[in-house]
Amino acid sequence: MVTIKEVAKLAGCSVATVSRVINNNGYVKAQTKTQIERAIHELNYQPNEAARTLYKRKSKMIGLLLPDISNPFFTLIARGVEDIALAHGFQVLIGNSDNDVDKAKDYLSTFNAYNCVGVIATAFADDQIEKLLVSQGIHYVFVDRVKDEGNGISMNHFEGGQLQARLVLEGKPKNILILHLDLNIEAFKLRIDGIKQELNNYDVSYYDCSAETLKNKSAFISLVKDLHIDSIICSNDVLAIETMGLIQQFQLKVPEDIQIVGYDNIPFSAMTFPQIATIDQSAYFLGQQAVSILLKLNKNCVVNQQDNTLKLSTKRRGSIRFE
Amino acid sequence: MVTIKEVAKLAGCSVATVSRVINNNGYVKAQTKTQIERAIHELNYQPNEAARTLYKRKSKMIGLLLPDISNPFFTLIARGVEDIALAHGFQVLIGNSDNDVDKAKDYLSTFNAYNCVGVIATAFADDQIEKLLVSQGIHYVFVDRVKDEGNGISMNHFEGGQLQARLVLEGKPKNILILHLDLNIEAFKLRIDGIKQELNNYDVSYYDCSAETLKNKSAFISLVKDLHIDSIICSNDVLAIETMGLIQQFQLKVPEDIQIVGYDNIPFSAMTFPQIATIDQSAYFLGQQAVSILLKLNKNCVVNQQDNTLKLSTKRRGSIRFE
DNA sequence: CTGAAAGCGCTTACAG
DNA sequence: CTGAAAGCGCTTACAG
Repeated sequence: MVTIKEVAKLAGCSVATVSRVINNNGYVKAQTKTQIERAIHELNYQPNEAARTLYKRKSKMIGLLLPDISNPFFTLIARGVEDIALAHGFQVLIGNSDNDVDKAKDYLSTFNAYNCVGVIATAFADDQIEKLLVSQGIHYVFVDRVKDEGNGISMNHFEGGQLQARLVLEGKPKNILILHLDLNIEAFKLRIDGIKQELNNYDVSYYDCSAETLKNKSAFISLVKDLHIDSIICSNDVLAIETMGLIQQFQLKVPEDIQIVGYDNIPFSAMTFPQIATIDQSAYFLGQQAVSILLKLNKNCVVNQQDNTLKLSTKRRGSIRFE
Repeated sequence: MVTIKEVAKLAGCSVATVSRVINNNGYVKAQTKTQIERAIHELNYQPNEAARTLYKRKSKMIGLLLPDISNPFFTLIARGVEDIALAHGFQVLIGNSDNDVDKAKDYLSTFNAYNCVGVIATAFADDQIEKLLVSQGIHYVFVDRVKDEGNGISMNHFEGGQLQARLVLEGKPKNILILHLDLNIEAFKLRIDGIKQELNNYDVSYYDCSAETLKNKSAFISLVKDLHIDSIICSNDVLAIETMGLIQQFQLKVPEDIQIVGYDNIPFSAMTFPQIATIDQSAYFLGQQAVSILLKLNKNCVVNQQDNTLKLSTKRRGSIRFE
């Protein structure tokens, strides 16, 4: 490994001067600078980030903690984070929490041990995580912050649920099934609240059941038939796609017999037939935004509140019976 | 930030002794050890990885360079890498190359600057990348190594192509369309070679065209109709899903009118209706395997050749007209 | 079994 | 404009 010492030797100057040109700070005579640059190039020198980090007590890494990168919604966030981090010269250290608080804590400690500039994560129901972050003085941005307080990008899941409900309402539903994932995750819980509040304004029946039900395919289909379900609202697109595949497999037509609504607008939701109607959260943008906020926090800049709320948009697509 | 010095002070010993108990090497009296452990716990001390890295000239990070984590196939690899890395106490630094050699080089340099133990990447057509890695003495594992030489997990794309061809042959095809992604990527090229070699044994016609064609939907459908296409073989599952959605949108039946075969066996390929017949490459396992090999290389262990070839398996599913 | 000291490769006051 | 020196927080010979 080539070190700054060797560069200094070749350029005939001190390491301090080399450091000055690398970091482009302090005065350096033009000629000296040229010599140093030549030496750097000749030796193919690259500064050791560990040494820099040690001195500065901050690396140029961002810790990214997501529940599971396998879900395309989180993948999109990751990609957004990655791209904008790269543009600012930052690297991304990644972790999957699987919604496990202990795993999350471990990753957070590790990110800290590596002197990350900060952490981008999904909000946890359990506020231990946030306390840990605050107590350690780690900068953080929660990408799906629900409340107004604290740093993070807030997404209005309640409103998102209402939008989902309105989408199925266009298709004149009678019996609606709300198919949900883990309700300990506040986002899912809030969406259901929004759905129900909206549905209560109309003369429709609704039922809810856990996605676990899908595991027994025929039992699920029986349930759907017994309840005369004509519309299904899902916690996210992955679940919606899975549900639609299952329904079609049992010869039911989407949207004629049953309409389906998802959430997230992952790319695959637009590739199925019919396409899945959904609520867009602009995940990629969310990831990008999170990095911007984190970087601002790091410079002690004021974070503009209006940048911090993500707008939702409705994607009307073939899986619903709209006019 | 709590340092080893503070721990030593509280425990009433030297930093050397604290270091010994942290790293669990060298003799330490049981009583001293207990005191140190108590101090560590009390102060909630965690070693600074930057300092360790600087001394050891190696961090506990693995650089992972994939074309694009948005493709679920790569996401699965990433998840496999992540999980097994975590189990061994390693972290993952991630990068998306978008198949751009310059971007790849930049990431590789950065991974090196952070003193990563090694790099896991997809093989590049351009051998500059490998040369760079070798010249810098960086350990690496290519996860889709084609040839026998070099470190990496080899996948037989040619054979995979043959398997794809056999899958459509079960459905008595007459006119087959091979829909491919960038042929500069050797994996795709080899699969096509495999497909063609297999098809040549039978009395069928085949055509190939780039996935770009899909962009103009109606032009694509016209092409399909004009050529009387009854089977489509795609470079990967994402493309297969997209193609199937498009075909269905134009009232064509899968598999009755047109059968479709993908590649990768991403989770979504089993969620559509009909499910996409495909070739499984066990991406998650691939990621895990890559980490194992990298860690072995790092200990100068001999890497067992038989661990390095990934077996393919055929997934017969509803998108083909098998009996 | 333990500690003092050197050193990993940088950056930044400080002095000139 | 430039250099000598201190120091970031660790680990590991070395000496005892």
